[in-house]
Formats: sequence, C-alpha cells, structure tokens
Amino acid sequence: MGKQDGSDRQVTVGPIDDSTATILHVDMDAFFASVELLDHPELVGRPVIVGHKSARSIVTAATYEARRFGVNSALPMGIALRRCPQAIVLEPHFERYQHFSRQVMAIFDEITPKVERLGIDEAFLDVAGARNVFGTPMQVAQLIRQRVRSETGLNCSVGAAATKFVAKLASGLCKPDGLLVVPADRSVAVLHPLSIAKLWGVGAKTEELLRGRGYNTIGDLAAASVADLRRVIGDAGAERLHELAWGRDPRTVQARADEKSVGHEMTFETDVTDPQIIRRELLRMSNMVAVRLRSGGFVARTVVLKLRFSDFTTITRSRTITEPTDLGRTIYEEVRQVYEALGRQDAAIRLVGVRAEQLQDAATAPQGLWDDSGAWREAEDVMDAASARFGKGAVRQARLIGHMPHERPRLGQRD
DNA sequence: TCTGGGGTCCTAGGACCC
DNA sequence: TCTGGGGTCCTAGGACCC
Repeated sequence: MGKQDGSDRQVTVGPIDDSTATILHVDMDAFFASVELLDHPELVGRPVIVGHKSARSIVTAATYEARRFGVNSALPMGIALRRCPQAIVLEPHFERYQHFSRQVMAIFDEITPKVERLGIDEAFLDVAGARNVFGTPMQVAQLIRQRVRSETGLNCSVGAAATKFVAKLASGLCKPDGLLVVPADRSVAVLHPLSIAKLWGVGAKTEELLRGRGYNTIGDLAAASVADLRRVIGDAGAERLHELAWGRDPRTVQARADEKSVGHEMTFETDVTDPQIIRRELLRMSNMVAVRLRSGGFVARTVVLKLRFSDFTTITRSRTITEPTDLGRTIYEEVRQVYEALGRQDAAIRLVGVRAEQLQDAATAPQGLWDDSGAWREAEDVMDAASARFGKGAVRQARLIGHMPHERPRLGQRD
C-alpha cells in the first residue's frame, strides 16, 4: 500500500524522452493483501499475510510491512510465522480479487485494445496508438495510476519502456506506488548492473548455474558469447537471455493467447494411502476440469494424471485419447486407468491433479459416428447446474431419478 | 508447522513414417 | 545385408512465472 509509503513517487531515468517507451507494464501492489486491507482498514500499517491457515499452506500475499520480515509469496506459512509472529493472517477471498481485477482491467481496456493480461494483477499495454487521445506514454501511465487509485482505492506501479521485458523490470524497480520510464537508449545502462536473477526466465536453478560460471550481472551475460551460454543453459535459453541482456525483446503485446490446458490439483492436509480416497478426488477433479472445458467450449485430446508422493517426488502420466472429450466421466475413466496401471496403490500421496491438454474448439472437433457424448454432456450440464443451484444433494437426486442418457442421442450435434 | 494452485515452455528419448 | 536423416507425434520431467 502506497499510502503508508507517503508520497506519490515518480522515478525517472535521465532527461525524459518517453516517445520510445510505448509499452507499459502495470502491476498492482501487494494485490491480494491490499484488497483485504480495503475490507479491514483497521489493519493498515500492520504486517498482514494472506493465506490459508491449514498445516501445509503457503503465503499467498503479504503487505510490505510483513515483507520487511522476509515474508514473501510462496513461503511456507510455518516459516512465515516464525519470521513474523505478530503477523495477522487472513483467509484469501479470490472472488473479491477477481472483482477488483476486472475493474482494473476494464480501465486498461478503455485506454487501448492492446492489453495483455498476465495473471490476475498485471498487464502489458501497447500505448503507441493512444497518443492522440491520451497523450505520451508517461501521461498515459499517470492517468492509469490516478484512475486505478480513485476508482478502486488500490495502488499500482507502472513501468514504461520500448520492450516488454524492460517495462516489466521498470515496474518492479519503482514498486510500490511508482512510475518509471526507461527510454530505449537508456535500457542497456539500466539493465547491465542488475543481477541475472532479474532476467525473465532465470529462476533459482538457472541463477545457480550461471553464477557457477561467473556470470553475476546482466552485463556479464551481455558480454558473453552465445556459444558459451548454450553450453550452460541450452540453445533456446541462451539465445533468449543474450538478447534480453541487450534490451532486445521481439515479443509484442498480444491481446489474448488461446488457452492450452486446464487442470486442477489439490494437496491433502495429511498424506493419503487409501486408493478409494484417491479415486474419489480424481473423480471430483475430472468433473471440475470437464466443467471448465464445456464452459470454455473446448474438448481435450490428452488427459494427464499428476501425483506427488510423501517425499515430494512428483510424477505425471498422460494419455492421448482418440475422441477428444469434455466429459467428466471420460476424463475420470482415463486418469483412473492410468492410476491403476501405476501399481502404486500402497504409496502415501500428498497431491493429486488432473489436467486436460491439446484443447480443441468443441464446435469444430471431429466427432465419431456413434458418439453418445452429446447426451452425456447434457446430463453432466444438468448436474452442474443442479449442483450450483441446490448443492450436492441435488446432484444425488438427479442421479436417483435417472436424469442420464437412455436413448441414442441426436447425432453429430454439438450444442 | 518444509514446500499451493493455476498455468506455459523447453528438452529429450522413442515410435513411426518416408 | 546392421543401417541415414528428416519430420511428427507422444510421453515424462523440469524450470519458470504469477
């Protein structure tokens, strides 16, 4: 929250010519935590952690007051509370965050059609074409920050640059509640002193690899030869990182990429050894995946089972099916078979997941001549609706009264 | 009180086809 | 007559991002 930080910060680099900095990266400050503070104004200024209170939870978000104790997202809750025992822990309210996310994204959409969402609380905007209406990139950035604050009560930080990567870097550098413009001819000067960890695509593992070879700053990588980098991190990565290190990033702002997969997973409070419980969870998740496929108008060709054992080793097993499906019963049947075939029914399992990949448009996907999935889909839709409206009991009721296909469905028809 | 849940992308090996 | 190379699909795992 920027209010406690006092001023409205305007950070800039050098004499400002923002004409080249036409890509904006907008990032909400401590988003989930800030939304919670809107609902709990008495907690403003205190270390607040958003996350479940269950045994195996992690920190979903933290206020800057909590971050000062080393409490950051994805930190196990136990460790977080050891570092900051006085922290106030609030349960997350994802629907609330979605609500604010939509509100903020709507502001972006009014400024330019070229908005690329990144998750719930970030977006890239290409504002090159917004000049005549809203002004220079810096003026647009100021407008966004002012509108977001007055319309939602939340703060955001904005980076402006010639490329996506530098724009994102810039928003991170001026956080919280800041604005940073990096003109194209200043990118390299800003980039080179920074740690390699700031590079997009460099996580803990790659950082360790690179540091082991003596590459510590982005400037070090820029000075390296691509051939040397290839030997450390592989072809694709080497090429990309070297380009990024020179401030070159060919990616444009893409309004919307097609979804490639949908999945659900769940960690048990305590490890599960009973295969019946595993099967029940797989069925539940298969149905959740199917609901999302149908609501998105997709069918999936590949079904993936994911298991994580008590020692945290994780395996996936996938199966590609001949008839793409959006049915819970079909997805479940596949993952169940794959699960049985593993022969690990005795193992202690920590997490189960179901994912659907190779998505196709349901309307154009090929359909078998004797495919009866249409009727099953209608039946599952009826149960989804019943479950949403009346709760799980209604679903049992629907099964009991036999609201399931009993005759040959209309052929070749999709909704 | 040690590790969430939603995803994307890359690599690498094997099958299979020409 | 023990052996090539390219292309594509499938599978498994892992790194990374929010």
